[in-house]
Amino acid sequence: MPSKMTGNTRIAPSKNLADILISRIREQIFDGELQLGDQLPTEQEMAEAFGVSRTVVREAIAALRSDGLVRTRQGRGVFVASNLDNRPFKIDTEMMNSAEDVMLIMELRMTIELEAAAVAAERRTKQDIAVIAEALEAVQKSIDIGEEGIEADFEFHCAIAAATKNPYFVDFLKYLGRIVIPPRYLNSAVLDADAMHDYLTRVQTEHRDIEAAIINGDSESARQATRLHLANGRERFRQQMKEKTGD
Amino acid sequence: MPSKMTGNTRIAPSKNLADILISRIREQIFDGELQLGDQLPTEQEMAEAFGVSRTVVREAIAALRSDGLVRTRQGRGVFVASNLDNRPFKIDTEMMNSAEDVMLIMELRMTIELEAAAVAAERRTKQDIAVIAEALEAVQKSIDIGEEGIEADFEFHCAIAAATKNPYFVDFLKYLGRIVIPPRYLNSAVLDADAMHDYLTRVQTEHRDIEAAIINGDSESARQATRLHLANGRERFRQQMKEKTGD
DNA sequence: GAAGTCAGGTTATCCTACAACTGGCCAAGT
DNA sequence: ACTTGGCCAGTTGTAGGATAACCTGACTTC
Repeated sequence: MPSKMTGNTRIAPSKNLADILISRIREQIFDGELQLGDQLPTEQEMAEAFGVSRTVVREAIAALRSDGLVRTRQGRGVFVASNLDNRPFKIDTEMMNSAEDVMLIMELRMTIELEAAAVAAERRTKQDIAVIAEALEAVQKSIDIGEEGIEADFEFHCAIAAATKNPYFVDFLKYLGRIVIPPRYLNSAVLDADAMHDYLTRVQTEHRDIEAAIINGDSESARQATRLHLANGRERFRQQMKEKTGD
Repeated sequence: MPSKMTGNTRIAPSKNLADILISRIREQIFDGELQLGDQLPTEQEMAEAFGVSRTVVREAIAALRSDGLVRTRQGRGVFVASNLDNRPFKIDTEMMNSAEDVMLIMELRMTIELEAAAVAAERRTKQDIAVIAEALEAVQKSIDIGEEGIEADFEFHCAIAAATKNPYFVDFLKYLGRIVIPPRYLNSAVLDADAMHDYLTRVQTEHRDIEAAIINGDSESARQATRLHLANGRERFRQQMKEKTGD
């Protein structure tokens, strides 16, 4: 055990028995071993089959039920759900190993941001416009104090999504935003403070173009401005990745 | 009890204690009562506070842990996760009460289909083109035997999403497809068989325009053709809803 | 200061017992 | 013949006791 081990690098605890069982049963459902509507073995049978106590089985079943994968009928048994409509959409962040994956998720996120800007241009209220303006000021403040404004930038895009009046746009964008924050900056170790500030000011100009199109209620301009902004950001990211792999 | 009562209207069982507790704790996390990284009361304390056995608490915690909302540390306690990246995106289908909600989810789905067509035009392989063609044939077959081709139509859009080479497009479209199938047809009780066939043939023409743009590798045409197709479908749906509320 | 030990707190697992529910079956009543 | 009510077996739901396992912090020893 290295003496430099700090509390933050504590080895993650291995999964407990209930977690292992959840994964096992989940696999059986997705691999087709268990079909929609099929009855699972009784709790007692599963306990014996997996060599665990019934408590562990019940914990696993509770999790699967909460996930919408199984239904339980007291006195009858446990059944695979008759449809998996209740299964949530989930990006497994542990499987995101590569920059390629990050790019693909960013692409999905950009798709949402793009159309959100267009719809926002159609539906925005005066209040929405005020919120978007505030978000832009927050970005500017962040830049002015020497930060990169990443969080404020995201709030700007969320404000646009809110102006669509479609909560599903907002929720999904927020979900994706938790998973990938597109770096709209070059590697900060490369640029000095002045160059970074110039660069971020250019990004902010792109933001203001989007804002203007939304204020004008011009969907097509909003779409174009957002597409340009996102394309620029993606190109920056791509170059950064190229430089990284060039190490 | 009406004699026309069928088995499909069986009353759903109420939630058990573990399910109720899962919802309670989930609310406390999302309402901000519990912050990221906060420690929850001990299992025993929660059991006393909620008036249930420790078994029920453990089942609830197992579900929340599987959902990524909490971490458990044996000997230390249960903690709200330090980030909620693992929380899946979920549309609560039980809350979808209105046609308005359906329209909003359709809008999100259309956003994906739209951009998928454009990206597919850039990235499609010969194999992708063959799969898309097959999907179109399947739609045609369905129409020819007097059906509306709803499932085949969805497979067509999934084939396009697959051609993006972005699995996240595919997965998300499939997720949304499970929740809403946009009716691209008028009320079948209104149209006779000939008018329906004519109508679906027109829809199929829109499909072929999309296919052609993808084959030609023309993103912008793919986008336009898909936008037209989706706009037409949405207008049909809107009119159907209007007629329905006119009853 | 570093290493080792121990106590206390808490989760993890197992077990027993009983309650509650469900569907099938059978008998009684109309 | 059909309906209703009761009983029974099978299975999930809940409670609670007991012990193992883990983890951290405090204390002691070198």
